[in-house]
Amino acid sequence: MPLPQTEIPGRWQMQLAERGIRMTGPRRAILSVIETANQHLDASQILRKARTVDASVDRSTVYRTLDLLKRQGLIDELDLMHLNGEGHYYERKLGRDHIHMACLRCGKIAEFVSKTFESLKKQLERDCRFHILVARLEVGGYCSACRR
Amino acid sequence: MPLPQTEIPGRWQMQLAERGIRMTGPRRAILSVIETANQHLDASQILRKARTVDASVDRSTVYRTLDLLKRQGLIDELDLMHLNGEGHYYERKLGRDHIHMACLRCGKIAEFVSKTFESLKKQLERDCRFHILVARLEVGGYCSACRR
DNA sequence: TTCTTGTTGCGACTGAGTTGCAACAAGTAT
DNA sequence: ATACTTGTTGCAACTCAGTCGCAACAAGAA
Repeated sequence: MPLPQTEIPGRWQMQLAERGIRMTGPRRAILSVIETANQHLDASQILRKARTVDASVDRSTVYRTLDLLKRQGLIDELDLMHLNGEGHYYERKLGRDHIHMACLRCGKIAEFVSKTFESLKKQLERDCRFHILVARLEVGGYCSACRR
Repeated sequence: MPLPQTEIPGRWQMQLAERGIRMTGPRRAILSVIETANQHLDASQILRKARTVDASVDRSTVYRTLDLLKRQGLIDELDLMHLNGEGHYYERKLGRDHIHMACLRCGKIAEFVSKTFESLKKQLERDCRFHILVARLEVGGYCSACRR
């Protein structure tokens, strides 16, 4: 499922500059990979793609940059139900959260935006007096093509 | 937050025997640890506690047994927002799912059962024609004591 | 241009989880 | 009781994701 392209490419560079965060070659490479990705990427995929832009980028720089983007609230970290190993996946954070559904048979990932999910988060903030910064709803099961 | 004690201790042994799964010393030790836990445990905590019952239990047996219990639908695997490292936590699966809220400041984990969550899952199954086997909603933020 | 300070690549490391294998034992048949 | 079959175990070695200390480096400000 392709990610909607609602952000202007290069936008992150401005946002980070405004917050006094330095822009470097490796960061530019990594940002462009994530900004233009049309699927969920894991750290090693991001590394490989970033190296096609700047061949010297190191694995640890990818992890450090992912941490930075997480802290700045620009990306979300996903497990996708650990369909392939223990690693994490990353995607640009858009305005509204969405649910990830992972088919345990064919491995397809589908996304779903729901007003009920937004209500649930509001209810939770109110009833539990809890200030939500990240919310991650992942579902595993069988998609329409694989269910019996 | 203590887990509600709605299951009869030893129940799992019967359920597993009915399904033709062998009961062994190490398994008994590991099952009893998880059945009687009053908090979320990770694999190494389960190992340590299981060894107080059967000192010969090996790390790999813990992982193999956790896989078994996951496949049998008896436990749920949690990330708890990776507050402490990359490992996973485990808890007995009860009838209804619940939401886990992790405070990013004090590390406290709270649980929340919500009818809205159940509706959301039903909506998702209907609208996406997706058969849900596991649903995991984890939230990170600030709890009532830590929020500003 | 200089200076300060944050960032990088490198390599070594940690910690979680996995695997191949020979020895073993649960449950069943005899 | 006994032997048998087959799933399970402990062990040790391994993989994989992510982290860390450090010296060299470079972004942005003065």
